[in-house]
This record gives sequence, structure tokens and C-alpha cells, in this order.
Amino acid sequence: MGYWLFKSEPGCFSFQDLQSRPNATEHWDGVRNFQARNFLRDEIKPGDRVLFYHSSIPEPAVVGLCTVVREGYPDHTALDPNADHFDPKATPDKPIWYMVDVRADQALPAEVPLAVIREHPLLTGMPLVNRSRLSIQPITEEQYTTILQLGGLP
DNA sequence: GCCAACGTTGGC
DNA sequence: GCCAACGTTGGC
Repeated sequence: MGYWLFKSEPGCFSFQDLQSRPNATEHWDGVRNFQARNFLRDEIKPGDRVLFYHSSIPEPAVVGLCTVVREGYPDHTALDPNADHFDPKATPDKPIWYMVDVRADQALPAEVPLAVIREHPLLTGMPLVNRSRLSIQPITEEQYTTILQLGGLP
């Protein structure tokens, strides 16, 4: 099973937004970065665990837990001229961009702020610390379980 | 609002 | 294929 961290600006799409969706599921669309695309298309599988991270706010933090419910498939918003992340180079035959579907599991009892992650000896290898701009990040099982403990889960 | 990091674009 | 210019992200 894989472990991942997905970033989102809560003003755009928050963990609470995800929880409020039918069945708490949503398409994770709009990713327009090739490295993140490769993870979405090739590596992220149903059942993988995801940490939901809120970025670009005064105290950025991991706030909730999700599970992947559908593996990568073409992100049709790239084909829609009226969509925010329209890409004129994408076609139905060569969609370029991919998305997965995720389901919210639960909010962490306590948010885990970036400042805490930076200082924790087991977490300094997380991409958040060195590659903060990558929007879909692979993490280890140890990093995942450590964040859960910091967030108040057994 | 600033700035560092880094990804993308385009000229050659 | 290189590299400078430019745009975006995201922490502070």
C-alpha cells in the first residue's frame, strides 16, 4: 500500500469541502505538473492512504486523512476551454493530465503544522520540508504513522 | 508583500 | 540541447 500527501489551498478546496461531498468523495483534478502527473497516472492506487495538507495559509498543516478510491484516469477538465486548468495541448487521445478520486476518512483531532513537521527527527525527509512546491508527494509508512500520532490518533 | 525555489517557455 | 527570461508557488 502506498502513502501520499496531497496539498490544497483551503480557500480553493479544503478538507471540509471534501467531507461535505456526496460519499465524501471527489475527483482530484487540476494537477498540472509532470512529476505529480506521473504519480497520479502510474503509482497511486485504490486503497492508498493520503494526508490532506492545507497550504498557503498562516499556519499550513496536515488536517485530515483520505483514501484513494479510483486509480488514475484522464483529467477531462484539461479539455474544457471554460475550466480553470484548461490545457489547449490536451486531446481525448493524448489527455496529458490525470486525476484520481479520493474519499475523506476523518479529520485529525489535532492539526499537524508544518513547523512541527520541520522539527521532528522522523519527518525531515518528507518532501514538504525540501520540495514544498510539489503538490502530490510520496511519503513513507513511518512518516504517515508519525503524523497520525502527532495528530492525536493511536 | 517579499522573496527563494523551481518549473516552463522560447530563442538560438 | 542549452540557457536566460519569466511565471508560479508557498512560506514567512
